[in-house]
Amino acid sequence: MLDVKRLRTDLAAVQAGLLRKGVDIDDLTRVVALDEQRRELGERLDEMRARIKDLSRQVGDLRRRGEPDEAEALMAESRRLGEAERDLSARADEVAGDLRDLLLGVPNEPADEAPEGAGESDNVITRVEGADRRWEEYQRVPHWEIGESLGLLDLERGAKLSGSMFVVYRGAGARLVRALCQLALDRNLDAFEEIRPPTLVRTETMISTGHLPKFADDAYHLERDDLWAVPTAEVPLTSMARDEILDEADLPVRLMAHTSCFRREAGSAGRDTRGLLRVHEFDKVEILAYTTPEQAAATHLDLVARAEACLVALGLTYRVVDICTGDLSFSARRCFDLEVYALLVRRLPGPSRQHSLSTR
RNA sequence: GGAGAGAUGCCAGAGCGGACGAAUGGGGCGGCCUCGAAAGCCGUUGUGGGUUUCGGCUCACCGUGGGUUCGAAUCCCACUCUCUCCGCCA
Repeated sequence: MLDVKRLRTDLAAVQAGLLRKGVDIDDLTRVVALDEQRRELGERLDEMRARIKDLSRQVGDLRRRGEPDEAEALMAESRRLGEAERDLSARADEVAGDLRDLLLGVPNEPADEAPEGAGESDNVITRVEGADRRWEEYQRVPHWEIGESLGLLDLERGAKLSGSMFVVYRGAGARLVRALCQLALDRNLDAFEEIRPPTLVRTETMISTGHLPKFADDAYHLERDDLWAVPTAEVPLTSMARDEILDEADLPVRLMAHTSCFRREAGSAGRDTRGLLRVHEFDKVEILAYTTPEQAAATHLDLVARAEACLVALGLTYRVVDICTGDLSFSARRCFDLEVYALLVRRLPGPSRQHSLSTR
């Protein structure tokens, strides 16, 4: 959630930023108006409360001095003020609530460095890396076929246990998943504290990363306990510091975690759903850092470099895509997708696509 | 799931309706003493919001949310979390 203060002091800049993201900015003026209203109400409330406090103090004094009549008069006045305070306070709460609701719907501003663009087609392919770029030559068989034939993947059983878009890995496949996660963690042990967080979290925790209220349909929710299954370890890792004030000297704080990630993938039924391309539950290692605004860009690039190094270590061919402003997700300022090649359409030399590992 | 105890500042711990934003001790920071240190002594030490003629003024915060009251850390209700005991436990 954006700091309202920025809207107060730098409205034009925020507007310009959101415009670059292609976001409707009508709401912003309403946000500013609400903020102003909230502060104005707050001031009046503060004054009223100060007066009530003062009166109460005087009542105490008068009582002690044995002047109950005078005290009674002040009490009456204070009572009147108290009623007014209650009304005003209710209005202030209402305004503050509206303000928060609106603010939660305002996306993060894109970074200055993010390339301009309206949508996916404007993303910038920064570079293509990898030992062997003739990936199409030998990737003629899609992974779900290799996986099944080698006994690494059991999609049928996955569907039996949990439904479509759930996977059972078996034998060497299961080991591979484990090894991959371990590799990713071990490579970053030099700078990142390893965390094993819960994967079921409170609503507040989901809100802290901007996943709620906006993406409620995409997350699994356990009604009975009011808990959410995390769509990424980013959620618990970010909330580790929620409501805490970190000492700037400790920054950047670097954390990483391997978790299962759960996504309902609502609205994407039928798209890229073969094999492992889009599944409801998968393993992911997240690396994350809390930084000062000044450290952010450089630290982000370090995260990208680390993710890339992992792909290089695996001997994979990939390309780096600098996501343009129009395609940047809700909470993102800047985003590099690291896309690893995978054959999507069986036995068609034509428009194969890439699948991405992303870094925000 | 049942019964009980508790939650106060960086930590420990008092306060149980009126000068409490909070005693006291420890810790931290500054100073005195000292060749230096320890000990001792003196001082200082929360966060956030609003406003400001930048000296301040003011509000909120004692687990969270409500309520009672002229006035709440203190009383009432609900919830959360921690601890102890019992039960259950794939």
